[in-house]
Amino acid sequence: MVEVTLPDGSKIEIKKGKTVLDVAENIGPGLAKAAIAGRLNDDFVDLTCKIVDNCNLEIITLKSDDAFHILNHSAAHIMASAVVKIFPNARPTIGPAVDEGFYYDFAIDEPFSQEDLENIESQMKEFIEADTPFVREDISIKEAIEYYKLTEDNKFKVEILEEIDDSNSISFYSHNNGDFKDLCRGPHVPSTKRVTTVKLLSVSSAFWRGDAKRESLQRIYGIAFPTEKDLKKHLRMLEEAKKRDHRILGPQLDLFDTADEWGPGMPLIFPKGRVILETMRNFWEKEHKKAGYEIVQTPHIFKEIVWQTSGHTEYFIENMFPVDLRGELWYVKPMNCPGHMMIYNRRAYSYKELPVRIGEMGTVYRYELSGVLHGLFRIRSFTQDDAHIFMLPSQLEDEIVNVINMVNHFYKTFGFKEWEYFISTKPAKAIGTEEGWEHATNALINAMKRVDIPFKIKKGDGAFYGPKIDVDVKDAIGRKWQLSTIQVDFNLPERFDINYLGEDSQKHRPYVIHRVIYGATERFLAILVEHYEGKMPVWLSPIQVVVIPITDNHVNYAKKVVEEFSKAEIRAEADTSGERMEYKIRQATLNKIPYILNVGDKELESKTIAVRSRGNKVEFGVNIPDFINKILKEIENYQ
RNA sequence: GCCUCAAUAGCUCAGAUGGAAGAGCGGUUGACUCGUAAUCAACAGGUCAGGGGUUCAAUUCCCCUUUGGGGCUCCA
Repeated sequence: MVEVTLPDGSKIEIKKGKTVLDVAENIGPGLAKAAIAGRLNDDFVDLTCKIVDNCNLEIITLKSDDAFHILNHSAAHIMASAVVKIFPNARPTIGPAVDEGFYYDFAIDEPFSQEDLENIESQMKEFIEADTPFVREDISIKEAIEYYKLTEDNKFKVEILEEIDDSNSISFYSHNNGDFKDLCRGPHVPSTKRVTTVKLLSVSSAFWRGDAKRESLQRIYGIAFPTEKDLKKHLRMLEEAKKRDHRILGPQLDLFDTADEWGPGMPLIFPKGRVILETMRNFWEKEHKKAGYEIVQTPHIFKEIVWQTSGHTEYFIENMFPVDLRGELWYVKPMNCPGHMMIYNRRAYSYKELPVRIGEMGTVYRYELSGVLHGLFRIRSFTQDDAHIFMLPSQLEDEIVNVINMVNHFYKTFGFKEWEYFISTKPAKAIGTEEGWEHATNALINAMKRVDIPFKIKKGDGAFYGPKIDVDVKDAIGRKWQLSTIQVDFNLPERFDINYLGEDSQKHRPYVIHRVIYGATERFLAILVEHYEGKMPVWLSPIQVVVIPITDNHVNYAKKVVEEFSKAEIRAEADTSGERMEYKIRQATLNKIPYILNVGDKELESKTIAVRSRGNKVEFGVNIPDFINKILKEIENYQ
């Protein structure tokens, strides 16, 4: 007999050699029916997996968080079987489950068309309906290689197999009663019908092993869900994302437009977009001055020598814009750090003066590969809300705590509800001492603990020059954006010979962190547009109030009303064009202006306004000073 | 950069087996002066991305360039 510990801590005894499914049945027939896999200690296993030792076991049903991954992996296999059936010359390569579903890469001469996708999808549905079991089979690597060489003529699988050296045997999974089998670690759902619903989403190409020098493959993306309802929800989310696309909304709301013939990756920000950026900037400066930062400004280009000192010519040159100044080489800045280092170095600092915090909204230029450019999300000219903090090693933890508090304050103010912290530790290739890394990494961890915020560790994911904290922010429809990063830097202080004078009147090296909160302000703006679907809160709205006269007789009164609002520094405009009133209301609504005010005879007489707020609620006879105060209060509260 | 799909009016798009370029919205002008999400009419707008080729004839077919969309190892 062996002892099985369940997630709730309870233990049951079963006969050695019984399967995961047996345990589920033991607990209850309902659970056995719902089960699709198990987690044995830390590993995911099939229901047919035999239990031979005392262990922890969790039964995974379609409702479990981990089910999505397993389900999608099985769906990838079913897709591969459908593709091979329809295109016998297609060679499956790899097909993992990913966060957004699954994909499978095929080597095939002709690319898949939209019509092919539909055919593949209906073939998959047939296979799912047939409800054949997934069967696991362990064979030796040698045998597997023979199989792929002789039976399937698939050099890709052979290549994968030849790289596996940690075990002698390997597992295959087959379904369709053995018609299709594929090299796979598993686990899989017990039978095809458990993959309730699938949808193929797109087809694209990808390189074998992501290497541009290797074969080009055709990749099909799809997604599987436990229920029809979940799929519908997901498709709605995709629709929703499309509606919020800042590349559409930006030009539509006259905020900005992305690159075209004037230079890919070089966005033009229009007056209204600029108002939002300015509001972001004002908030930023106010908060940073409060937090003891000194605001600076550094040039857009420096001579080559600066970038040699910083190491950029060595490590970053591919991404930099060179400037040939009649034979002398300059570079446009891809980062603000060197300028800030030089500003620190303008004089000697005493240990008593640290920390020194230097901040700048600095516009940088990076030559990104043309293929990665994407709206305002990935551009070649963008503004970082950059800051560098120079401090004693003992101050690191406090400073990190300060930055984290500021990050939280910012995201809350801009209307986000959830964000997550990640700490990245020392990578394989790194500079700096072991003690330095340990001290800095611990400071990051302790800081997170002090603010009492949960965080995850990304092992070995730090930059070569120091550990870091990243923050992922979730938007209104659940998409995640990496915004803030807080990085310790052991590199630049060395390169720029950054010092402070210690109590012993000797020179010492300070710790330096760089950090951004918005990240790139243009990207943050685009995220705000998608987050709010263009409906900016009042304090961020480029136009906060539009006044619409009922007839031409009310134009003067409309102008006077606008004046009242302008005096209170509320962004107001009157629409005095010759259009009909209804038309103007429609335009203002489509422009997502928070408050639309109508003025006619009634209002003129009583010195009031009719207020239409978002959601088409109209209130008549509103007193103007009262309404101004209401808006001012909203702006003050960042609403 | 590489793979793939695409490029027609300011915007969204239609179009013809290769034979005189279309709609809606937007713009301008005129009329309407209106009470809460589109008043009516007229007019202007295009080297069909650019270059080359095939053809009696190319926006349409082929090649190149430019630009844009999607994608480019979250491990069998």
